[in-house]
Amino acid sequence: MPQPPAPRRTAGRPARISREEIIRTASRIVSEDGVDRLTMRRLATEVGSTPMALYHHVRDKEELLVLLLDDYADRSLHRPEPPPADPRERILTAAVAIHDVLAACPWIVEVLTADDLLSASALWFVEQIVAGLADCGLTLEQAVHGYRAIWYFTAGEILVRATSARRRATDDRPTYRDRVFAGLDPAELPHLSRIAPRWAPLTAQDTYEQGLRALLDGLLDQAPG
Amino acid sequence: MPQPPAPRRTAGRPARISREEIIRTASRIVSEDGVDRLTMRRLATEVGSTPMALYHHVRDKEELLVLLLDDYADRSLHRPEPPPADPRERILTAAVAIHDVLAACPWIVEVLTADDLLSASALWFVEQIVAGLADCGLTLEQAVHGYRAIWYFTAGEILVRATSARRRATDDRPTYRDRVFAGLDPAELPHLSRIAPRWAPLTAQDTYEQGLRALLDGLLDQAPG
DNA sequence: GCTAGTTTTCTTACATGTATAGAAACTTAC
DNA sequence: GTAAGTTTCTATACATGTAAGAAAACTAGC
Repeated sequence: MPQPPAPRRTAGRPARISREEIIRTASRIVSEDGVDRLTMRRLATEVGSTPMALYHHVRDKEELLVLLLDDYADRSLHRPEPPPADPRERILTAAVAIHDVLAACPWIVEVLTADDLLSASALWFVEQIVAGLADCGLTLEQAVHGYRAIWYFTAGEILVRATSARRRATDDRPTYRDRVFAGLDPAELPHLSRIAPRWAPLTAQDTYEQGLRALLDGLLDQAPG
Repeated sequence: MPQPPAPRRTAGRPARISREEIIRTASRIVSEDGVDRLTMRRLATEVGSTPMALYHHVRDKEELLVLLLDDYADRSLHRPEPPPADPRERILTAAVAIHDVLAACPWIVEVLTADDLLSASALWFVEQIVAGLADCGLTLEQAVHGYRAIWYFTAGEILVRATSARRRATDDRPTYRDRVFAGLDPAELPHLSRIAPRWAPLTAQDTYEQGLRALLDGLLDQAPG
């Protein structure tokens, strides 16, 4: 049983492709042809390798997409100059910035359920939100929970909205939702029945910032002072 | 060109399988062996048919999963008896009920991004929320937007949480998040660095209801009175 | 040089969702 | 009865993610 003697530099076959090259090429494919055209086979040929070789650099396709999103966020998120003086406005600005960048990312649905947002530049915005909540009188624990609430709200808004947009794009039939809302029983569901004709346009409105302000108001009420 | 003469009953080859039978069988497979074992081929053989025959009853596998979720929600959602007298409590009760049932559904991630929740029994809860918000003084439009904010928050919480739980279950390596939080720069991100050691347990806590109350407080502040 | 060990790459194979084309089984009109 | 039309089902085929294992290309120790 030979001892594995701590290799000083690099043992083994030298790598011909790198994670960075994979991400760079995948990013180009996505921006040129859309996320649907990003296949492991095509990516492999475009980096001059074979599909299975990619799997030594990314765990699976989902991890690749998360890395792509981080890369995208790093390039798209720009810090506000100067940051607002009021901590409440700093929080709102940071959350809206994250929201707008993610909502503009067409392949977001495949990825966003995967994990927190953790790119280097995104973390700065997280810091702004946590710090702003703390500056408003919340404890650090409360601030973390508050940030998570904002993140849940943001991710949910983006996902629900992106999915229904995609569904409309790939299907011109009336949606299941439309059919359900057309057949509501006014006796059982009076409010829904009354608003049913306006449900689609109402829920198509962008109310992210309005909801975010409400959530933030409620979170700040938790502060002792 | 023969006129298609309005068929009185049913023309064409009679169906051997029904949408109901498909959903029933799929539901059994999922409850017995998990959602990963639900394949169109297996489902087809278990209903005594072929894979492509299923596609005359459901558009694709995603729609099948949405139908499964609706079926599950219909069987799992129970109305509170009696409903709380206070409208604010009615809203909270309804939202928490939806949340808890969905969060307990293991295959939720595959489906929840698909659409609103529209099963018959779920709609009753939506009605409760919209009605409660209206009773608290919001206009009907504001109430719909308020419901949507609650839905975004709820869906986001469930999705983010379910995904990270699944990731922990299928992978024992330290997560990407752990590695990022271990290497934060205290000068750049002071609050995050300070809370980093406690980030994992803090974000593992169930704070759904707490966040929901904050959001609801903020939404009700929008009421004119 | 040679051997063992390590890391990366390549080959092959399989399970899966589903597109496509056409056959089968019915109803209606004649 | 036959023919046309309609709906459902079947057979075949393909693109995709990726598991399994062998092969390749290196380093370290002799």
